[in-house]
Amino acid sequence: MTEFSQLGLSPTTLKAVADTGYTTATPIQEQAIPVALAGRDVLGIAQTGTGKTAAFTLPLVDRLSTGRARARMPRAIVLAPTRELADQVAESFAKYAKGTKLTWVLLIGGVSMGDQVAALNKGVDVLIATPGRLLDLFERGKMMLNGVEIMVVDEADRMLDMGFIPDIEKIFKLTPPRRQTLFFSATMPPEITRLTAAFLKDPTRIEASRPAMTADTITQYVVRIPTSDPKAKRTALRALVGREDVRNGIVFCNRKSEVDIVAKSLKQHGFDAAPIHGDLDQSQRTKTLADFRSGALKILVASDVAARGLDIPDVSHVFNYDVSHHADDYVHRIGRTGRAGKLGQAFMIVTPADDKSLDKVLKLIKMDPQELVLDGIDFAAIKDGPARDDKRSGGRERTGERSRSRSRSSNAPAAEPSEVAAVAAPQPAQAPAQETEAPRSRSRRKARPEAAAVEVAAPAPVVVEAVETVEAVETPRAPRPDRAERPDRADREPHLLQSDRRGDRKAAKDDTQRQGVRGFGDDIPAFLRRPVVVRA
DNA sequence: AAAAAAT
Repeated sequence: MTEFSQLGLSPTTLKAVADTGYTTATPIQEQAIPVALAGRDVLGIAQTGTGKTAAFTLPLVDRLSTGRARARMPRAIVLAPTRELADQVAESFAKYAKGTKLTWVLLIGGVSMGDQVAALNKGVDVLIATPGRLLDLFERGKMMLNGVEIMVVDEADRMLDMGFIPDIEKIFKLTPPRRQTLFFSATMPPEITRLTAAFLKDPTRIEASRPAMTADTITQYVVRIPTSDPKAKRTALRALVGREDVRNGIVFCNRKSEVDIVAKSLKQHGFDAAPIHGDLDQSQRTKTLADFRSGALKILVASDVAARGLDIPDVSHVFNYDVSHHADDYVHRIGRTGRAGKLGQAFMIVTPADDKSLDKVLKLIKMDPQELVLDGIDFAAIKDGPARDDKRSGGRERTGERSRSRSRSSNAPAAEPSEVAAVAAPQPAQAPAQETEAPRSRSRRKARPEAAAVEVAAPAPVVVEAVETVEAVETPRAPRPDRAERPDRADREPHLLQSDRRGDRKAAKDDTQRQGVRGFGDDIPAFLRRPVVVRA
């Protein structure tokens, strides 16, 4: 266990760290901070959630705190793949640059350029940006990049997926060769290796092994349904959400269009749900996320824009409306719950069409999630029924399911304990999940006797066949700091662009609540707490 | 099969 005080950070920076309540550095922080402070390049192979953001923010703050920015001459750049992730980095700066005179600006698309340009004109130390807006502003002559001393690239492999590599390369070339580079990627595909070979100088490679399985704080379930009919899937989803004691949950869909449809459907059925994906207005994205963080919104229906990196502590449920096509995404999605030492539940709706994707997921997580059977839904009837959408129809789907789920919908006082906990009797290794031969009929058969018992106990619309079998991995968890120890938002440097994007009091309060949970040890899934290998 | 990002 390494304390932050051993890493060579200045007293001012250490004070800011102490104010967050954390004392122990994560493996990636422990390795990267001294190297970065020495001015050397870092190649960090690490996932989100390893404490990576602080691993580059702290040395960045420390190294920059002595100088002063000049107009249109930023001294550092942090590049992130999505607007929301860039915003999170900005929040991290707000915490750690507290005792300094450093300024930063968030340069992302979807918001007006006015404030961004004003900040650049005034002179700002750090640009926290998505590549598109940064280049746009550069091409408009709003800043020079030849004064850049440090460049950070976060989630490089995701940038590759998103086609940003040419932009990143362009930005590298606009900065002076003598700059220091801190480069982070979860994986090292050839294209990324090429980039690091071209732009990093004798980097210290720091590696935290990538997740092969999911955290012990997440209980996973598979919910098989016999059809991939969207209406049937929505019915299954509502039954699931309705029967769970959902404090707050994220529903992931594979497509943006599906996100909209599912959010609308949930709303029409009385659930407190809102969509988030990349086609929505940035103001709406920001507001929805803020509402979800503050607890004002219970159910976030999301594309994979929200799968990675987003740090929302204390999400009680993740529902995979679709199975991710990429197994990695599944791990990231369910990683939104079971954070900060809390328990989380993750459900995945699986249709016969999802077999291939499911196989990939199961192979990656190296376990068979418990199978949960939704009873009392006549899927055949839904499929063969009137071809209307579920809105406003008086169809069977609705009468069959809605009335029963209503009492436990997210709008109902969610006082009852989770059904799963109540019903799940330990049912050791013979769980049939991995057999592909007709697992459904077998599950149902086994579920029936319990069904009777459950429905007597509570009027649940579904029957559960569930076992607690998640692999336990030992995780030391730092305690969440007391409310009193968390820094007050008012103490921080004013965030240059926050006023524009979320100036209301509620959002500010929400930000304060987020303090102290981001970026450090209490939030690290067990599977990420593996030894770190350093090669000079 | 998709999503993400400058407009």
